[in-house]
Amino acid sequence: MSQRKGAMAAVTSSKHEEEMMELRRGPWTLEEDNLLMNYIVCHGEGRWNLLARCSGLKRTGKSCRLRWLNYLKPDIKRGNLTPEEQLLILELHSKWGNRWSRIAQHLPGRTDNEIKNYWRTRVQKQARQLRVDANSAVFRDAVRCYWMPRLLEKMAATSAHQVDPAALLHPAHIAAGVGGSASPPVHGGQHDATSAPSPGSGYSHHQSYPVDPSPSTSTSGCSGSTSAAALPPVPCFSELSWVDQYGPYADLDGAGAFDSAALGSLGLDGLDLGPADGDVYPDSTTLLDYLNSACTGGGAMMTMMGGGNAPHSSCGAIMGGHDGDYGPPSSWRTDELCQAAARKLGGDHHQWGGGI
DNA sequence: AAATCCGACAACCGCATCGGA
DNA sequence: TTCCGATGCGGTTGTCGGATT
Repeated sequence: MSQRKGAMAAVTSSKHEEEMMELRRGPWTLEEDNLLMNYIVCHGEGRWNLLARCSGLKRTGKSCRLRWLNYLKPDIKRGNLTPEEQLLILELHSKWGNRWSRIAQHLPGRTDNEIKNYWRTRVQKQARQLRVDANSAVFRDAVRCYWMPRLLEKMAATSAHQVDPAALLHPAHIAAGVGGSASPPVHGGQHDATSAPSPGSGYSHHQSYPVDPSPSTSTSGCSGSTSAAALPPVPCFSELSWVDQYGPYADLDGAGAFDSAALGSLGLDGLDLGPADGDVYPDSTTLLDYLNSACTGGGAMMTMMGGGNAPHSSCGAIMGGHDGDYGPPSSWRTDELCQAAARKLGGDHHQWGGGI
C-alpha cells in the first residue's frame, strides 16, 4: 500500500517533470539516437533518469532505457528469428508463460519486446485461428506435435550443409546462443551479414527517422518477412479446426477433435489419420490421443520426445506432461528433445510426415 | 491507380519490485 | 520501518509499409 503510494508519488512527479520539459514522444530521430549513444559511451548504462536530464534528450528515462535496450544496444541481433530461436521460444514459453524477459535471456541478442511481438503476431494468431487459448494445454500439445517438428525439420534443412544438426541442437549450444546469436555485435545500423538479412537492413522501416530519414532505409522486403521465411506458412495450424462442441476458446485438453482434412493440409496426410473428414473422433479418443497416433504413425515424434508408445497419453505427457502450470516438471525436456531430434535429423527425419 | 486491410514492430503506459536513505 | 526514486516487466497502442481488392 505504501509502496503503491510511493509509486503514485513518483508518477505524479514524473508527470510534472514531463509537463515542465515538454517531453518528446513517438519515434526516435537519428539525432536523438546519437545523443543517447554518445551519452552511454561516455557514462555507461543505467541511471536513466539522470541520463534523460543530462543528455539533452527531451525523453523520459524510461523511454531512453527502452530505446537503448530494444534498439541501440550494440549486441542487439536483428533480422529473422531462426527456427532454433523459434523453437526455443515455444519451448521456454511453455515452461514459463509470458515471462518475456526471462525467455529473452536465453536468446542472446533478442529482446523481450521482440519475443513478445513474435508470440503475439505469430503464435497467438495460430491459436486464434484454432479458436483455442494460446496458453491452453491443447494448444501447447499441438505446438509440440506439429509446429516443433516442422521447425526441427526446417533446422535440419537449413543446417544440413552447414552445421551438424546434433551439434546445432545440443542444448548447451542453444544456451550459448548457437544458431541464434553467434553473430558478432552490430552497431549503428550495421547488421551481421551472416544472419538472415534484416528487411531493409540498417534501421528498419520503422526507424525511418521523421527528422532525418536515413537514405539507407530500404523499401524492399519488410516486416512481413521477418520470420515468415524462417517459419514457412503453417497452413496446418491455420487450417486446423476444432469440432466446436466445447465452445470457443475453451481449453479443450483431451476433449477435442481434429478436422482430418485440416490435418491433411498440414502435410500429415501421409499418415494414417483415422476417421474421414468431419468425423468427430470417438469420445474415448481424445485429440491428444489422436495426435499421438499421428505422431506415432509418423514415427519421429514419439521417438523424438523420448517416449515409446503411450496409447492413451497426450503428447504433453510423453514430453514430460503438463499440469496446467508452467513449472519445469510439466514442461517438455529441451535437452532430450533436441538430442533426440538431432538423432532423427541425422537419419530418417523424413518420417515426420513428409509433405511439409 | 486508389483504397483498404493486415502484419510487424517500435514505443508507450501502468504496475511491481528493488534498493538506498 | 517507511519512504521514495529507479528500474524492470508485461500489456497495449500507434504507425508504417506491403499485400490485396
